[in-house]
Amino acid sequence: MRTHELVLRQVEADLAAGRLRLGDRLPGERALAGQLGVSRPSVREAIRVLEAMGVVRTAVGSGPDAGAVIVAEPASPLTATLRLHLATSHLPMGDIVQTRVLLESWAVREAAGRAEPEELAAPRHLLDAMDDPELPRERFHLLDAEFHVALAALAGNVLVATIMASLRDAIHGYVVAAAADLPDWNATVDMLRQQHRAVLAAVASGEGERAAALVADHIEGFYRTARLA
Amino acid sequence: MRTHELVLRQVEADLAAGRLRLGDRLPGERALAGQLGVSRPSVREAIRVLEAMGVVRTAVGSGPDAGAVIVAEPASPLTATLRLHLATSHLPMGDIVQTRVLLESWAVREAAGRAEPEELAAPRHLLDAMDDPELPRERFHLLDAEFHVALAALAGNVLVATIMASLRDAIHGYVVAAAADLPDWNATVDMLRQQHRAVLAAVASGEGERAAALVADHIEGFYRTARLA
DNA sequence: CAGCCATGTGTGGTCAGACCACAAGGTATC
DNA sequence: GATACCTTGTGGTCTGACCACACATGGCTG
Repeated sequence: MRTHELVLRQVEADLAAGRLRLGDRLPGERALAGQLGVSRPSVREAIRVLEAMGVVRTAVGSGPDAGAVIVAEPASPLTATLRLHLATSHLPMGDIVQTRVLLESWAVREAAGRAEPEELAAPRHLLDAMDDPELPRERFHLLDAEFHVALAALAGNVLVATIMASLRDAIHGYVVAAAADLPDWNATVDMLRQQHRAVLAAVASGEGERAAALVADHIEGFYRTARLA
Repeated sequence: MRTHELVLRQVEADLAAGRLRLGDRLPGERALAGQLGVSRPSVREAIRVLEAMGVVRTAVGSGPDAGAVIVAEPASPLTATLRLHLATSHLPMGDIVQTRVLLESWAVREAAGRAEPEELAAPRHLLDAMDDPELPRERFHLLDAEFHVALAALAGNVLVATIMASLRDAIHGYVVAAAADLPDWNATVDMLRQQHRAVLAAVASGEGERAAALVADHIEGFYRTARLA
């Protein structure tokens, strides 16, 4: 067992036992090293891994926000991991698109049956913001991603929403690059806006199957148009 | 930008550009530090992160297997991340089970339509191995996990199979613990065996919907019996 | 000559100690 | 009373050293 893994194991045990909770601060690197009888570099390596997994956030300086704080950000590590493996070309874009379709279809079908009307306000505001004709493309894509994540969140499953957000983030760069080559951006945007509205309306009226079919068409259609999959 | 992030960015760029490929070795820590003009601890922190993301595997000693080698293991980092966030209780077990049901139902439905008969040999052999009445419980659980992953792999989507494997691994400890408390282990195992066979048979005969329903019942039933969700 | 064993060499793993940049909070000054 | 300064504690980085390990090489031994 390498030394930094020992530190990791200790922190994980503290988390599982409730000795460390969300918002708590880890002891300082020097203190932790002393407590566990290891050197500071080993502690630092462990903290880097925790940081990469979205379990802690580090900040320099003093005060309540400084140091290594326990957070819960499972999305960012998933994104980074997917992006890296996408870079190595061992994760086909087609599989990612297919997974998105599968997760989002399920999410809207589920959401149609359980989402309260007031929960629909968040995605609706995003759509309103996307109606702005002056919106830069980059901003449109970001709002688009947010809308899909908000939609997935309606299903009430943290894991699915997290995976969705990660998938969308990981391919964001590819989407922006591909969209730049589209022959008629304005027409594409109008179509996307209509499809978004249609999906949300189906969810609002409780038509789960219809919402699922619409969102699947929407996603597959875009990637086909952008020649990404 | 912290120093180790600079190293990470450099490696990612090399991966994306094809200068680093699967199986290649990173320069030694000292050499890499020299090339990038940073210190060895910074390089090490970056390598720890890459390792945590399943992009490299490190080994000491000499020879072709030593050093930091590029690998593609997206499953292990996902597993570790899920496990850690499960430990912080910010990822409900119910959501994981629900996600498994959703992914596996889709996978078997897909597999029923496309899997070649010879592809079914792998999961079938796992089921044969699980028929051994002398099998220790721990071993049974491992084979069970392998079977579900093999099933998911039949759908031909690397990402879905990877997520499935990670989910199963992340909760493996909880499953083993819960199964130890079951009132009648032998009856449970018999039921699981029958359900597995039924699912595989439905896939083999191309009955996608039936397979999906069976696998959903199988998973939900087990977690209900084990009082995990 | 064939096999074994000691040694060399390069690798990651670990450590100690030092210094820097930064941010908060107390303190002295105006 | 407000402001500027300084103390203090934090992570960030570097240097240099030593250890454990595993393969490669060579010589030694049978």
